[in-house]
Amino acid sequence: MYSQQPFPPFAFNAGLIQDPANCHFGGYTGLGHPQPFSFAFSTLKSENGDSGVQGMGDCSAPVMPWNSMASFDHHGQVETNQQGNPIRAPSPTPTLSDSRIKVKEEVAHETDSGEESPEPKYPSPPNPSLYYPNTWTGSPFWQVNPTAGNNSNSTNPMPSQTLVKNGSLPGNTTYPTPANQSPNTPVDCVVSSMESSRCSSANSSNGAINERATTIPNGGMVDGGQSSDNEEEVPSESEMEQFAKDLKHKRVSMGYTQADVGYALGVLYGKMFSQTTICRFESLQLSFKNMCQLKPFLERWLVEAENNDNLQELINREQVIAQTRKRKRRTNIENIVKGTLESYFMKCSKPGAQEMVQIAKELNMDKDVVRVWFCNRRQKGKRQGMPTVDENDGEGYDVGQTMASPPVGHYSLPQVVTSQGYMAAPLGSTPPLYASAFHKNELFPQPLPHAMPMGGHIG
DNA sequence: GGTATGCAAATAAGG
DNA sequence: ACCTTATTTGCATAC
Repeated sequence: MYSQQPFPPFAFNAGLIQDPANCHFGGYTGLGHPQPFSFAFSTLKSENGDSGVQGMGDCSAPVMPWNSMASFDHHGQVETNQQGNPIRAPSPTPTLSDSRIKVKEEVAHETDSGEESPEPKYPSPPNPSLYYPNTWTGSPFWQVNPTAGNNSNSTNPMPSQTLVKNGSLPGNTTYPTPANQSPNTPVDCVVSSMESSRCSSANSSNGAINERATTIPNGGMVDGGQSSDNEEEVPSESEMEQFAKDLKHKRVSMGYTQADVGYALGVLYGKMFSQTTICRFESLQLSFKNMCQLKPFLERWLVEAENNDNLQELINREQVIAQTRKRKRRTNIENIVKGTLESYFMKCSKPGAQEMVQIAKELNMDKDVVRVWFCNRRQKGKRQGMPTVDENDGEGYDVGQTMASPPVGHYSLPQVVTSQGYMAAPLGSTPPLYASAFHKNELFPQPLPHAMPMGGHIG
């Protein structure tokens, strides 16, 4: 249901069942620092990154997408190249046939239905030459209970202890193919929960069989494949995994950073991505569908980068930022403002349009930002199973009254610390429905201005 | 300084 | 126009 909602506790092979109540292996500990993941698989620390750590940590999980190996390489399982840069280690290839099927459907819909979205989410890279040999024939690496949504418990293999041992592989940068690996290599989806969105589109799919091949725009061959066709199948997970490895390897070899790649995509295709996104692509931490969407651009980038020594010169970052960013810049809402919003939320989780406008005005925010904030806040509340005050909707909601609380923009000690660690300004006598530890920087709220695009760039 | 991760803002899609 | 739900994406920051 909620893809970012915590999954049910995991039952690891070893019989360990993660008790949500003990979710403090990582993630936020209240001290503001993600703590190392440490239990039986101590070295997994971050290999699991989103998956294990986060999921275990705060039960807000991560992103363990379609690929159970996602992010395993980050710390323990790192191969390095000549420059000492980490190269992703080989991993067994989990295969999720149904995720592919679903992706096929979805991508097909997006591509051949010609959804005349005036502004396609992913513009096709120029000169697409398609190549996705679809040779997937494997069986799922881990069992996904088709009826239980994501992440079945008992069938999820344990994280591989063998994989995390040395943190390195024999010294070159060739990657064993999945075929070279033991099918039993138990690595896996220590996925966790809340952020499973990055996993969900793949894992949650089930059943619907649709083997129809679909076309994905592609930037051309990477790695000497034989492309002749303009039609291309959705890549298999192993292909995707391999591509991610190749991408990372080649990128590092050529001396580009993840950020460089993200910017370059903006230059080449008018669609810029953050370092984070590139990082997640490389570590397979995006949903399979998302990976499929980004892959063509990255393939194209690879071709460009390999053929153009001066690629970087083409990139004027500021220009790129100014010209290619379509997604609204993420707004940075000051903690104190979040606290105030939180206070409003406590009184009424679903303010009406007028109230929304009023709040926006009071907080000097864009109305849409306020609206989205409430949407996301409600969503978060549901994910966390927190009670809301819907019953108060519209009633007893008085912006004027709430504004009687310390005016935003004044320095003041926190009155209420919410689950987010935001300081919720006191609103009348309504107590918060929940409160928890605050985060590190919240004791001394910053003055407003309250909300502005992060990074200070113009969106 | 580059990369990985937590959290949540923004967006998509379907009511 | 706005909701819910699912998903994508990126800022801030830890590593």
